[in-house]
Amino acid sequence: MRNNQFPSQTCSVARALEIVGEWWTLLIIREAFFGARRFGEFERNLGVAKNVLSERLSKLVACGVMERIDVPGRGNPRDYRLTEKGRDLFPVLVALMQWGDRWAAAAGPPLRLLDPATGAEIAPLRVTGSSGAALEPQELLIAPGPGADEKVRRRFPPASEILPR
Amino acid sequence: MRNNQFPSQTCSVARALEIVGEWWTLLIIREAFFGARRFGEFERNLGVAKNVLSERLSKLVACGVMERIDVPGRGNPRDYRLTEKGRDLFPVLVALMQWGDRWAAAAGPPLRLLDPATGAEIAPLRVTGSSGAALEPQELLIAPGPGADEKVRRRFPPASEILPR
DNA sequence: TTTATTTAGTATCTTGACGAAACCAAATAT
DNA sequence: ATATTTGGTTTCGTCAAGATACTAAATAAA
Repeated sequence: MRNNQFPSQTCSVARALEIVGEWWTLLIIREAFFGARRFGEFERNLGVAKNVLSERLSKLVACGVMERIDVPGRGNPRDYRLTEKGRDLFPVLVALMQWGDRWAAAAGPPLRLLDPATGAEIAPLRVTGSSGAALEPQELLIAPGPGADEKVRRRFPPASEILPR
Repeated sequence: MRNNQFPSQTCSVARALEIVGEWWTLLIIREAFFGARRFGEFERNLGVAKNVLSERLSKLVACGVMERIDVPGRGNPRDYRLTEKGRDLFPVLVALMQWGDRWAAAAGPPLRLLDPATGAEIAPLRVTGSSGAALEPQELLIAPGPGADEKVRRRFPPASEILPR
């Protein structure tokens, strides 16, 4: 997008993408999960231009996904660390990684995430109800929530009208 | 990104983002999950420019995430439908939506996804091992998979070296 | 105390993507 | 035959992305 973000979208997907949907941003966060902390580490591991990296890190710090911590040493070294808000993006990255593993990895998955207790790969993410049973996208009901605006309400009838009693 | 995509990244996250990481693309897919099928529906619901929408839909069809089906009617109407590859992106969207609900929805979630059996909201996505126990990002082991290249292998030691026996 | 080196950035510039608006073509309802 | 609807393509101006070169601050080394 340009100056304007996704304009007036009352949708958490759009809002999330306004924060982490820019080029490089999710890869920077991936690097952070893989242990990168320093500006130079992100730069080398990703091959991203310095100005872009600088701007993305600043934005991530500004919106609370990462925090910047000065550390002693030559130069003016800082650590960039994920905050709780940032660590909470882990399911997003795992979902993307699992999809890429399945649909864009002809030679097999480049990386595996292992449960340290068993050494086995983590389970595929599944959308489930509270019972734990998997739910298919087309069977879910979509209802307005407390943050819905008029436009959303017009589009999606409230749960009381669509749920069988 | 520019002409070049994320260059030479042997990583399923990067590969997934090359396909669905452009502006608007995930919102187009969100609309498809919400039931949109026609060019005009996507255009109206998203407020995206026609040329951008046209280009994104073409790319999605070209890479197998959506399919285009001519339908009878005035004009030259077509349906754009998610393929299995596209429907398999559902966890990605749910992960983004849940994160946005938690961290970017001051007035509460705009939309709720409900289990039709119970009327209750779907469960938060969790990264788990095969046992179903939740796993935190920092405790996971990262090991090269069959698709790893030399660069990845240098960076991440094989599981046999990091797993306790 | 001076110098060199490392880190983490800014400044500049070119290219190209984004978005608005206008235009167009095919199909069909009337 | 005509008008309307759908789904685009074309054109064009603007602004941001990205590569490269330059810079500032801190400190380790001499």
